[in-house]
Amino acid sequence: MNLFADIRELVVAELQGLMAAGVLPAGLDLAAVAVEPPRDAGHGEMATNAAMVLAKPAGMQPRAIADALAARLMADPRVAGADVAGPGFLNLRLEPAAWQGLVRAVLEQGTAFGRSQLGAGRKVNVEFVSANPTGPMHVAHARGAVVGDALAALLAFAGYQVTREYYINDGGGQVAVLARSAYERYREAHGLSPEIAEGLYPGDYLIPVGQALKDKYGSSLLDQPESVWLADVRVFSTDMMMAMIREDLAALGVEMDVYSSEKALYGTGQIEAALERLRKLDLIYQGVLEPPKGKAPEDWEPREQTLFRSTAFGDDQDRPVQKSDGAWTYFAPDIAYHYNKVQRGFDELINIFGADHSGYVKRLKAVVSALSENRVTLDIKLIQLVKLLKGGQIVKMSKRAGTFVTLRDLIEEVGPDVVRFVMLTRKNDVALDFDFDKVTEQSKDNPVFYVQYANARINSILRKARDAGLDVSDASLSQAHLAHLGHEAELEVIRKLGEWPRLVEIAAKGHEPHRVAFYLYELASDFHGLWNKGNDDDSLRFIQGDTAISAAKIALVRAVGVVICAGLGILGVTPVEEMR
RNA sequence: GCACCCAUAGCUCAGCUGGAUAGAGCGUUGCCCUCCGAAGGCAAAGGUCGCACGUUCGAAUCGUGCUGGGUGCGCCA
Repeated sequence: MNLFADIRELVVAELQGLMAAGVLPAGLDLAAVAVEPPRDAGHGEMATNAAMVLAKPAGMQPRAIADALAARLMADPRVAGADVAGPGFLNLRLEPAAWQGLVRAVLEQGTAFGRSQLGAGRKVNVEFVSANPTGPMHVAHARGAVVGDALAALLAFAGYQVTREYYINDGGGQVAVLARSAYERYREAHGLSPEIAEGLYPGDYLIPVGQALKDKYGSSLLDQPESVWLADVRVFSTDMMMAMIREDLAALGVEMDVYSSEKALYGTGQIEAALERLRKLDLIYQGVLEPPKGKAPEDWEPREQTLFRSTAFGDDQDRPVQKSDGAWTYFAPDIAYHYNKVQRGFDELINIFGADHSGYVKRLKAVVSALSENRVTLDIKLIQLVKLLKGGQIVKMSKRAGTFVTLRDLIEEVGPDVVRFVMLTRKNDVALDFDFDKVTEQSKDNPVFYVQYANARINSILRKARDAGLDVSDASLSQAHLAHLGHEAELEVIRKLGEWPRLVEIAAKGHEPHRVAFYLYELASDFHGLWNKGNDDDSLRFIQGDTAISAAKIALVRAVGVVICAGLGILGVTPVEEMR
């Protein structure tokens, strides 16, 4: 049940009635007509811009349209008032019964309340994390992991068919570096001193890999040339790294549907096939790039390479798919990978990337639209940095200094729920401060706590009500006489609940899961406010002498709890029953 | 040099894709506990939405040009 959508349908129907009656010219486009909560509560409960957006195409005064529309809307039993205001807004007030029915809908539908058919079953692929399989996940990956996972959940809630996918970069040079690093640990496991040369990965996490290599291969790889062991060790160690990354993801509550391998694309002809297709579109050619402007590298030599014509899509440079030695660049298998996603029948692709990949956006979008003949859209969400703060100090992270904070460290310190919620308290394209002191603080300043506290308080009230002899099952509460929820303060909270289905669609359309976190904070705030009004006005307390009245009020409390749980469910945060 | 992102209250940030008098939290000031959890709530003060043009009934939001900050820029991924 989406009351805003229902009322918009009503408005559209009445506008069509006005067209049929000849009051408005026929054939007006009603797509821009919106029904929204007004910014200022003083302007009624819902507002429509219909008169203003139609004034020009209809060649009429906004006022005249609004008056005619208002008269027709008033005939609907849900509408209690329709006033023309401002430049031509039509402000609507609904009968309390319409709002009260919303509480019943929440209790009947449970956490399915707010589900939408917006996606209409369209297939969406969300590719996220895709951390290189060369070490454990660290905080920078955590934000992308959380945003991707929450976005996937949000889209599923909004009626899309969602696939969560991880692209394993196991084809490039860095996994060879991993293999060489692991080999040194393998030597170490045999009591030899490892030679961790410049450029190798020094992390301790490779010591168990060396041990495992020893367990599997014994001493057979010792004193052998790289050509003998490299391929095997590379597979072995990337598998171990991926196992570790999967554990990290599981600790964060993220479960992928598909793991795709870059390496698996090599030697299958898929890269060649994708490039051939682009070549037919005249998007692949042999050429020589200009040297980068501004800085003139001394070692620049013009070389002929295989290039992708991304300048045709607004990029500032064509991009090489082959290195000067003929090997593929990272871009080539990525083209094949995205072609593969297109061929798997996805209608929309979403990639969650770190902000350092911003230069990569145009060429990838170009590839997807070219390879799908504009059928498939690719949206790339760039995730900005996370700045860690502890005791007011920035925690400097450096792999070399060994001071980088792993995802596991973070989860062990504050728990997965806090990590997930905090990572969603900013939109993706803004840098985020993760303050260890703040996120565990129990105050309104900490949104995680504040929302959890609302839920805990709701559970506390339900317990008290049960102790007072009330049947607090949803089945029973949904039968409560909700006309008792007539106080303005109560209706205000109900209106907030009414925004939930609308918010789900807005957030899903914009691929903006952070909106859910902000909504929950607002809902929690409204609820705490209502709770406190009971201190001044006894009639607003939830548990009353009259059982019927109590049941109605508890129904509202429970409905708020249901929506909070639904929202937290999308964010992947476990609702707490009790604060400790 | 070029591309992308960001700029909103003293601080940290929202702002529903162009709507009405721009909103929260922190901080400041003043109130509210015999009470369903005060781990809260109410109220006040605080703004040239970086700057300048433009688009239109209407701009924080769209366009162009600046300013400041971040990120990236062939043979890394």
